[in-house]
Formats: sequence, structure tokens, C-alpha cells
Amino acid sequence: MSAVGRKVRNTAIDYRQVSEQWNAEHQGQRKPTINDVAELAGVSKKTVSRVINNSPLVNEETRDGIQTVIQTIGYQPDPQARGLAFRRSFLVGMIYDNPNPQYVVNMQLGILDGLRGTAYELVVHPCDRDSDRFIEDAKQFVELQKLHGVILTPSISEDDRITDMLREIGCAYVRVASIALDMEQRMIVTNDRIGSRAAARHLAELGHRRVAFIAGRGSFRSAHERRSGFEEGLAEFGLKLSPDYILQGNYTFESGLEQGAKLLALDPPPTAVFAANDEMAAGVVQALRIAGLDVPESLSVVGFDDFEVATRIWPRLTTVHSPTRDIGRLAAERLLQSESADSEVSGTGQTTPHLVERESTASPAS
Amino acid sequence: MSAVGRKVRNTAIDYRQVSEQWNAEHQGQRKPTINDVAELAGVSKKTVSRVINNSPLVNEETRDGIQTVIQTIGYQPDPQARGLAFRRSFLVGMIYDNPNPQYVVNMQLGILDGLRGTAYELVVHPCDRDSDRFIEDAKQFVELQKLHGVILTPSISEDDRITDMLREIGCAYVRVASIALDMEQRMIVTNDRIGSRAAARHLAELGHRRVAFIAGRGSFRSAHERRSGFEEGLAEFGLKLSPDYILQGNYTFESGLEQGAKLLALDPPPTAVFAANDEMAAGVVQALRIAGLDVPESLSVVGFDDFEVATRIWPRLTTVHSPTRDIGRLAAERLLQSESADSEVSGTGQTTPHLVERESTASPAS
DNA sequence: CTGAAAGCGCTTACAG
DNA sequence: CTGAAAGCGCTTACAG
Repeated sequence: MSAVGRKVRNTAIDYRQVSEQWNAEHQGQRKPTINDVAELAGVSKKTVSRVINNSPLVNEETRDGIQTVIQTIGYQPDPQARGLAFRRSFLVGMIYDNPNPQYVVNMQLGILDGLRGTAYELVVHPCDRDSDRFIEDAKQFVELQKLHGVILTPSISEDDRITDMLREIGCAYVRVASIALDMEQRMIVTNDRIGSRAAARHLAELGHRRVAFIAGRGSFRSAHERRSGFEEGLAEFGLKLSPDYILQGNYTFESGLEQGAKLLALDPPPTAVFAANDEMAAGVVQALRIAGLDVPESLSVVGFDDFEVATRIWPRLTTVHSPTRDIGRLAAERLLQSESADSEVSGTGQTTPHLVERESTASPAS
Repeated sequence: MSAVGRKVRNTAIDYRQVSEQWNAEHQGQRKPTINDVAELAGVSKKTVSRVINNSPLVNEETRDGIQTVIQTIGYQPDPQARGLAFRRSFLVGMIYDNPNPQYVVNMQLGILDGLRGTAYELVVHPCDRDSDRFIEDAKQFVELQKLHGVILTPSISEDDRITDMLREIGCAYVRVASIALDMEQRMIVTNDRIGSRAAARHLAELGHRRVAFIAGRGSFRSAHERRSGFEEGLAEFGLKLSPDYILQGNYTFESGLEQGAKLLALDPPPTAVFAANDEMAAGVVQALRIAGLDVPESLSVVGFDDFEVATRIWPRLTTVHSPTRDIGRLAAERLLQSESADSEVSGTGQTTPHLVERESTASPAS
């Protein structure tokens, strides 16, 4: 123990003063370590460690003194060293296969919102669910980086192979999906079904009776939820989705373009269509334009997501807004809280989409 | 040294066999460490460390044996432990303020392409250049994570405050920008000027003489490059950008919408416009549609970027394609190679955009 | 070309 | 409530 340390000990010292002296002596040449803090506060580094980790087993005065030192000299524990000792890093992984840039970026921003002010950083890991090394790669990533936890987004969040693997190696995770697929503390549910019901009601209330649907890629759970919700909404008005009016898309713009063209050939033609995402809806709008037809005069079009594309095209899309960034934040918060001792998960872990009305829908012409 | 270790030593042993025995004994219950490798290969861990770090000071036979052990038992050095000892992590940071999701995602994918097969992972760090804590925050991020290096994209890549800070703390970086702003090994140049020249030539060759320009946000270097390139391209055809035909946008869709409306009020009206990015070009197209005018009949429109929006709207945009993902890969490769001993940077560190012709441009009506 | 010792900055397991 | 010892899995600095 140094002279300074002893002094603190014996004379009930001004922690701030010794810390400021340390600052003056080092002037930012060296980042302080736990040893510096311990010495200045006149305690062992184990006690400093307890303060860092919020252990309740520390005398209040001791804690206050240590905290004063920490703040005054600007000590920040080295995440790498802590990680090595903990056998777990301070990195949160986002593993995803959703190809939509806006979804990915908004989700990242949301996760970072949830991580702000903590010691955690975000490591991104796009992947290919169809690769035969998909699980192996993910495992390798998680194990090598000793990730603190992982956030999974659709469609891989719906793949039990990956969650089985994560549980097996003891890695915490939170899944984002359109329905509850896991324990509450491991889920953020987006309730796409509710949003799709709103889309159906909107069209029904406008007076549409011949309504079509373009489905999303079947490997996404949301494709089913959005369809079911839409059918439920129609049913409230005594309407049914005729099998002829159900077209199979795969969430891409190109599939929307293609199915949009098919839509035009139906007899009698529908007066409105709900495409399970904005990309496909934009494809339908473009298909009509190419055919020289106008939206919504010839066909009302509703999308889902409310990504930028919805307002870039003309007419702008009536669509279902999903709060992607909020979802990301909730997922991060849930992940961190699942680690902490406070047992109970707070918040609902649910988000609800809502309809945004724009120019792509109107009452049917006839 | 264990019995196994000694055996290897004394009898010129089958490294594979002892490794397979180790596998059989442990069956994946425990990840092997450098100590396991050292023991099985009958060397000190320092020698194993030399092999991991490609030190030339290792006898070839020793190296081969160690490598056999490493591969057979599937040893992978712990990046966290290495990071602690190296005082530098195996994390590469991407620091950015570009708000375009597609740009961000493509850049991330490119960086990950460049990092694939290495021990490095990507940590993302969006930031706000206008915040007064911008530099401080970035410094904090880099220092706390002891980042191996950082990739900067526009517009913060053009801000010397951040590169000054990085050099001061000794953090490697690569800047992505439209012109060379730094030493070769620290730059990837996107040559926006060349792309804009192509846009000008295209319009001139179609016969346009009254050509307008919507500028990007002045705080982005690319805004100047794209304008200069465009003017140079026009000059090749004896054309000049009239001051009345230069409108100030800020790279957002909304600014394109706004300036597009102004464009229509010009007398005589231009027959073509080059908007400095796709978002603004899409805004111009929407402004015309709202005014009941057609593109390209009333006005030819050219964008820059070739992001998804270019093909989602109708008519689809003629635009300048910039290989964002390649740029990301090159930046990552350059960053890693600036670390290695092979002095010389390889590759040109330059990318060149090219024109993509679509339906938004045609010869002027009159 | 190789190795024994010390250390990176923390935490765990144990003792008091 | 607090601390001394050992350890996380590597590398540096030194010696031979």
C-alpha cells in the first residue's frame, strides 16, 4: 500500500483531493486501472471490484469513497479484462437474415438505444439460413467472442435450431418475432396480426368487397400472421378471401411486380389488394403503372412495414407501421435485464403496429 | 510437462495421434487453450504463440507439428485474452453518420466481406457529427474497446477532428471519401467526380441543353465532387450550368421534392436535371407526378448511388452506380493490411462509379 | 530457434 | 463487510 493509500485510511480523507492529485500527476498519460482506484481509496482491488459490480456487500462509506475516486480520476473498467475474468464478453450480437436494409438499420439503432449508457457494444452478424454451416457458423461466432447475449430477428429468430444451440452453450438470447415462440423473457412480440386486421378493416370500411392478398415468404412466420390477421379483419365485415385472390409472393419487390401483373388478369378483378410488405406493394404499384393503370383508381394497395419506400413511390402507400427501432430497444433491454438479478422481466415485450393512411387507397370506383 | 508431452518430444511423434486422443478424452466438453496445444506438441506456450502470430522464428518441423495439433483439436486463440495481452482488441469499428440505410448496410456487408476468415469482428457506431460530444464520444468508444482499427465513412470521414484524435491515441483507421484526404494506406477513394461526368455526358448525348443540378448537402465532400464532375462533363460538350439552374438540396428526399417543385417554375424550364443522389432524384420524380407531369417526357432525371429506391419508383431512375459493398471490403482489407508487416499497400484503393441507364431519361421533347 | 517468468486488468473461490 | 491468493488465456521482455 502506498503512502497515499495509507493516508486515506488513517485520517478519514478527502477522496476527491487524493484523486485530483493523481490526475495532476498523470495528466491523462495513462488510463487508470482498478489498482489505481484501490490504492487511492485505500482498499483492496477486490472491494473496488465489488463496487463496479454493484455488490451489496460493501459498507456505504467505503462505497461512496471509492465512487468519488472512480469519478474523479475517470476510471472505467476494461471490458476486455473483465470479459476474460468473467469468461464472457461485453458484446451483444445481432444475428439476422432479413435482407431489408431499413429493417436492419432501424433494428441496430434500436438495439444501440437499449445499450446506451451500458458497457455493452453491438457486433453485427448477418447470416444465411439456408447455408448448411449456418448453425455451426453462428455457434462459432458466439463461442469465440463469448458473447454476452444475442438478439435474433426474423426469419432466423423463428428457427429452433439456433435457439437450441444457444441454450446448449448457455448463451442468453432474445427473439424478435410476430408471435410468442419462447419464454417471456426471451421474446419481443410484434403482433403483426393486429396490424393486418387494421389493414383489412380499412379496406372494408372504404367499401371494398373483392379484395386480394399477396402472401409473404412462407419461411417467415410473419407471412402467416399477416395473412391470418387480414382474414380475421375481413371476417369482421363478413368478407372472405377467395382462393383465386390469394397470390404467393416472397416479400421481394420483384415478386410484387410479378404478382401484381397476375392480379390484373383476374376476372372479375379485385378492387383492392393487401401485400404482406411494402416491397411487394411497391411492386404492385409499379406493375399497374407499367400497364398504364392508376392507383388507387384501378386498385387500392396496402402494404406493411412503413419503410422509406412507402413514401418514395407515388401514390404513397397506405401501410401498416411497425415500430422497428422500438422493437430493437426493447429486445436489448430485455436481454440485459434477463442477466440481472431482478428476476421479473419488466414491460410487456409486445409492440403493436398501426395503420398509416396515405394516397394508395380509396373507395372502389364502381 | 505431461507424459504425453514428453512422449512427443522423445520419439518424434505422431502429432495427429496425440491430438485425436485428446479429442477422445475431452469430447468437446472444454475448449482447448494454448496450454493444451503446448503440452500436446511438447513445446512451451510461447512457441505456440509464435505459430499463432506467424513469427518466422520457428523451426519448420516444430511449426508443422504445432499446426497439426491446432487443427486436429480445433484450437482457436481466445480473442479476448489476446486482446488483453496485446492491449488491443480484435474489433474493428465502423463509425458513421450517413443516414441512408442502404449505404450503411452495404458498407457493413462489404467490411464483413473483408473481415471474413480473420479473427476480427465488426462493431457498429453511428454518431452525430453536430453533437458537441461527438469527438469525445468516439474517443471514448475507441479507447474503451481498444479497437484494432476504425473505418470512417462520409461525412465524418471528412472531419479532421476525428482523424487527429485517432492518430493522437494511436488508433489505425481508413477513411472512405470521394477524394483523397489522407495518406494512401488510410484512404479508399470513391471518385464520385468521374461518375458525375458520366451523368453529364449521358444527358448531353441525349441532346439536352438546358440542364439543371440539385446539389447535395454542403457538409459532404461528395456534394462538391458531384457538382464539379457534372460541370466538367457538361463542359466537354460546350455546356455550362447556368446559376439559375443550380438548386440547393441536402441529400434528403424531402429536399428533392421541394427543389423539384421549384424546378418546374423555372423559365425556360430545364429539360433535364441531375440530382446529386437518388433520394433527391426520387423527390423530383414525385414532385413532377404530383404536378401531373411525366418523367422523362417533361423532364429527364438522373440520380446518384443506385440504391434500391432507384428501381422502386416509376420510371426507374437512370443513375450512377457506386459499388458501396466493394468499397467496404476494400476499406477493411486496407485497414488490416496497414497493420501487417507487408509495408506496401496493395490494390489501388480507388473505386469507380458507372452510369446505369433506365427509364427516367430520354431525348428532350422539343 | 526456444523457454521461464512476469504481466495485461480484471474476477472467482476462499478465508476471515 | 473486506482482502490475499490464484487464475482467466494470452503476450512481452528477457535470457539463452
